[in-house]
Amino acid sequence: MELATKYDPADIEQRWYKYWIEKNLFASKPDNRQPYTIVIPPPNVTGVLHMGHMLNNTIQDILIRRARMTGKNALWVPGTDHASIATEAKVVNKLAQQGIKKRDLTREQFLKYAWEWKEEHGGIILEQLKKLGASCDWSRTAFTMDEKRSESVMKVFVDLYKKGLIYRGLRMVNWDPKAQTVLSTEEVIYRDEKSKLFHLRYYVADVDTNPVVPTGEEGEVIHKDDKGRYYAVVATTRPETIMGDTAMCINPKDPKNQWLRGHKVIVPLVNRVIPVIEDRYVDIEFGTGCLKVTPAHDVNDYALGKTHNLETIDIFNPDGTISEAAGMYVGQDRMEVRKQIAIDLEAAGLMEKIEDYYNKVGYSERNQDTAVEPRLCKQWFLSMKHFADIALPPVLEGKIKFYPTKYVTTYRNWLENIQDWCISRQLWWGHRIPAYFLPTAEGEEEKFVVALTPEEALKEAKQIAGFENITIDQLTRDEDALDTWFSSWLWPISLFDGINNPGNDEIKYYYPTADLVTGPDIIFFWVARMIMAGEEYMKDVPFRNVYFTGIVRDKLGRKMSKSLGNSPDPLLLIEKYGADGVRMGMMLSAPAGNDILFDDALCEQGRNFNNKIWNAFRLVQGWQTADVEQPQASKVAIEWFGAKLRATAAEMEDLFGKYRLSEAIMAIYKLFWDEFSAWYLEVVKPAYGQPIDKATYAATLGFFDDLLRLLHPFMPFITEELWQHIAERKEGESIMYAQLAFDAPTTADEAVINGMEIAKSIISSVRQIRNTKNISPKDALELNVINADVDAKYIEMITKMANLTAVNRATHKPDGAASFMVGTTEFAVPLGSFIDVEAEKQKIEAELKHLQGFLAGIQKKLSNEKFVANAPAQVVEMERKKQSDAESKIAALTEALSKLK
RNA sequence: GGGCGCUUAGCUCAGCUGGUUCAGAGCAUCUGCCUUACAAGCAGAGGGUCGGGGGUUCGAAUCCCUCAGCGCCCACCA
Repeated sequence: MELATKYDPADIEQRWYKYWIEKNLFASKPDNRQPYTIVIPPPNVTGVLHMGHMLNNTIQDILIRRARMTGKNALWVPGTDHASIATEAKVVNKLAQQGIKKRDLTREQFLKYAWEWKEEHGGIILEQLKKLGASCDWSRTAFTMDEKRSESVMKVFVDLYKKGLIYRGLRMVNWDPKAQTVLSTEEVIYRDEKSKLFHLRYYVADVDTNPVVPTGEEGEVIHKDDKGRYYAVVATTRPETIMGDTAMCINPKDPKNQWLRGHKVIVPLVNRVIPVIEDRYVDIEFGTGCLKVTPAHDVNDYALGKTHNLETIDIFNPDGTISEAAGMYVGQDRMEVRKQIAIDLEAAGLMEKIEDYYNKVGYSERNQDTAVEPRLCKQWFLSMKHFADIALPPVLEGKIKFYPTKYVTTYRNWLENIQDWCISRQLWWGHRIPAYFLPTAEGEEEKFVVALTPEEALKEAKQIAGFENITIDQLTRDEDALDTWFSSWLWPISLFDGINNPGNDEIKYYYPTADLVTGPDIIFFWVARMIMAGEEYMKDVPFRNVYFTGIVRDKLGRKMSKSLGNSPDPLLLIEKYGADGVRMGMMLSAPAGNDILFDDALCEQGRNFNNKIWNAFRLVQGWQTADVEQPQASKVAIEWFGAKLRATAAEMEDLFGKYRLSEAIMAIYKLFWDEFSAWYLEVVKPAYGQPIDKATYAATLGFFDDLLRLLHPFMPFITEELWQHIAERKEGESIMYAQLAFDAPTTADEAVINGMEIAKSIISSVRQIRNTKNISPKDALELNVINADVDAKYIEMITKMANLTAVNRATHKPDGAASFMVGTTEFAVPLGSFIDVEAEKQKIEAELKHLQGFLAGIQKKLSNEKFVANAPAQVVEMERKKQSDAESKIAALTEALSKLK
């Protein structure tokens, strides 16, 4: 078979993926093997593969493939997430382009469009994962809104409501005016923003009936304008909210503002008269110590309003425009009004001053261009105290391990300060809340029932006094949908139908899953909540290990983003470097939890490695065997490489156990490239046109097989291709199921490896002499060993690899020879006319100087009585050995130097 | 304002409970090679007073203190 000199992945990848699918090799069913399960963090159903997915899914595939090759029943369950906010926004946008407004549609009409959109764009991302080589059991592909998952969500909602953990309440919530829905506190991200701090004049209203009396206390600050009118100064970043002001608040202990106590002030422009209230909440040090209170639009103000019984004026419409209640600027956008009102205040002489100011502004995690608005509304909440209590112990006690461990602290802090979870969203795309409102009169308190079906709801409703004769069409189902995470948190259970069908064979077998691979950004959204759901519904953890990946950044350390355009298209990368190359590139620099600075050069390194493997195979498959004697060099190489292989396999196993995958791939990379290709193959390689002995050939194929299996989890395609070539394989066979079983390294292995290291040093030293003297590798040299012997078994190999005529023992270094030392043994290479005495002298002198310094250091240490007395005997012994070694080296070099002189 | 983490070769990082893997790896760089597996390669080489300062110790990249810089998470300061 003729093979190209360069590995071309495209055809091979496509072919093997098809083979794996056709032979149903990714599928898993419960059996008597140990299960190893990973559930995919479901990507957005209409999402497109980005570099974060590439990293995340490469890791999962590596873990799954490795598990499969170690005798476990490995299952990786794929699926997608309905992503209510994001998907609904996409559908709304698309409809808008067609001139259709969401509010002109019924819920049913809108959902029809949404499902069409999902069918059209959904699951593309899963197809992209296949290009990466993802070995998911595709027959199990799930969707958070498919039948089983939806049913699970409904059951859990009803169950938690019945348990009293879900409640409905009027709260200050985070409102996204663009998506027009509430968000949970976790979905709001705060950004530092440069803004303005406006200082507004609130004139005292009641001077006529209630004169201003200065207290004369130290620190008192009284403002009076040029007409002698008194006023207070209030600092705010949001002047547009003054229309909702219903009080001004001072700290009762604030000497600056004592004179304002008991007064009333006038809201600028609005001209509403509001009381001055006192509360220790106000920070005396901040600004003027006067706080405007807008109970409808600020969390703290809301609390103040409650304690001080203030009126609440909601001045915003759901879309962020000013409402009728404001009485001014009605219908204008809040951000526009902020600018306009500043101008108007200034014009009216009500602006004291404007300062530059930095503050935090909250944005929706899904929509980062519209600021969220605190808003008072009635929503559904899940009480979190109970869940925090059950979710904390498994992590603190180590039943679930986090990699890296630092996230345990993050996790604990969050759970210990947790707030109730707002689970309702004003969206249609999602799981509709199974709550049914009973008909009530205007102003009357709302009444509702929670039930799986309208029929059950009706039954429950009839139990309520006064509703005995209610009919099903009098029930109104809640319009809201549930937070997407309210379905995701069930994922490890619902995928195996553990909610609808508790105790079924699959859930019993696959749950708890083994590893979860995800980003730390969703530790609260998802990881913590899955642990809660797991403990609540399975009484067991959902996974044993959580591997937190880092963020994929560009090589300058910037986050990858559409606007920067610094995110490569993963599919183009795969086209360019091959999936194996890209996988390798991702893994080369991805220690768990560290951000990875992605650079195409890493994929290039991956591709080069593929090419190296490919060419090593080309070499081996070109060999002809014959009944010739096995060279001693080959015997030595085989013994050595076997030892090296066992050592590396053990090292990799250890690294996998610690989830240090980038180090594991580096171990196999070096084994293949440096040890196998550069040393082993070069040693056993027969001379051009010569055949190879059968024993060596068989051993070499065996090693190749071993290497391919170790490599397979990282680079599935090329390894499958070559594995199929190095031996006869049956139809349906795959490296995917070839087992990774290596003997443990032995002490004998260690000795073999050390022996080889010495031989390698000798060879490298000769090569270095060639290099510095400009002697061609084709010119054979002689090697003298001064008053010592090289282990006979290595001589043939050294002779071959260093291109020597002979290795001889000599009593002294001959004239005109270059010398080097390996350990305490001196070697000389007679060079005849090549020798440069002066250069050789300088080299030896430099080494002598270095050794003498080294020796002096040791001697100092050994003459230190405290060291000898306190250090462990072993350490002192070591130092003594270093001393004697250094002394003998110095003696040898001194003699060599004198010879040159 | 709290909490966590980081700072080691040009770059990205490894160095666990102080002493033989203690100054490492990969990439990049430099030199010489188109040697019939591979120039996406081969053979060699150079490069860091382990962020600064102080301390503990016979001994510190490693433990303690401190300063500086960077990053992340949490928090209702207008």
